Amino acid sequence: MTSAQILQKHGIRPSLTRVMIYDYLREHRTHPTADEIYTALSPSAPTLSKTTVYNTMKLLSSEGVIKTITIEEQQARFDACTDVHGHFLCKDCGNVFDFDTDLPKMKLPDGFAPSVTEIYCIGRCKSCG
Amino acid sequence: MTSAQILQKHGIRPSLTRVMIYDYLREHRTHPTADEIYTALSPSAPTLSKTTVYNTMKLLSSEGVIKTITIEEQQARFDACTDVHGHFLCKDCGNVFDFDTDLPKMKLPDGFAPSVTEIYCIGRCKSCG
DNA sequence: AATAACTTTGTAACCAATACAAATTATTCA
DNA sequence: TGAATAATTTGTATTGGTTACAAAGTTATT
Repeated sequence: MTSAQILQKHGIRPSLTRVMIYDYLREHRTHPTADEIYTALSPSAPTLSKTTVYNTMKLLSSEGVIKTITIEEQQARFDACTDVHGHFLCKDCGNVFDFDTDLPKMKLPDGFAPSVTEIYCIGRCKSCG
Repeated sequence: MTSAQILQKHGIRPSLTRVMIYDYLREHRTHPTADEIYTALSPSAPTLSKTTVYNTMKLLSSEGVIKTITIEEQQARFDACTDVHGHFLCKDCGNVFDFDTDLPKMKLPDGFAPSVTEIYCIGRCKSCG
């Protein structure tokens, strides 16, 4: 399915800018920050504003099109894959890796309905020993 | 076990300031921010600096005495309970609730060793419907 | 075309967190 | 004991990710 179609399915008007940003996130599974997305797209879209990237990430995230990863204190990262999976932050190299996992058996009290569930690990990746 | 003993067991010198801050966190299970800790302790410790609160949280967190909760983009929260449990952020009232859970079955690639695992949920709490 | 609604942009501001160096307190050992 | 050293605490200044806001631009509606 195209990015435009996915956006439409979520009730988001697929403007050129939004499609471009969402496309980038779908094609780059490195969990980029808003700034990284902005820097990567700037050359081909010189009038792009960083505020637009932030606005778009916020919109897509609130509509469940993407996931906002808050595993780091300093800045948010984004992920176009919304399937259940975990994120591993290497505290040495700073990279964020995906890993397979199922959801834990959560005993949420009655009346607590999560719309988002995240599983984060922090440690050292293979390369960093 | 006293806060001083716990700090000592982790190789942290239990200064009065550190014990006071850690005591506060152990006694207030509301997942306070650094600013909330500072504001709460200021009246009884007028010379306390916010930098000291940040320094102490960073030290205790890096030594595994407390957990840093990054469920919110805006600011970090802290938890004196390091047992396995989940955190539920209500996007309406902003409160963070504990809930019981086991660890999921994570398929981490060889060589990936997590020192911290966090399970976050975001949604609406019982009071906020 | 005219109007309204939405989207994008740029600047300025916000604020949690950190850097840094001075001041204070605790420890060492001659 | 008491200087010398180490560790801790403090306050100020800065950083940097994010947001507020209003103007400019674009798209849809009539």
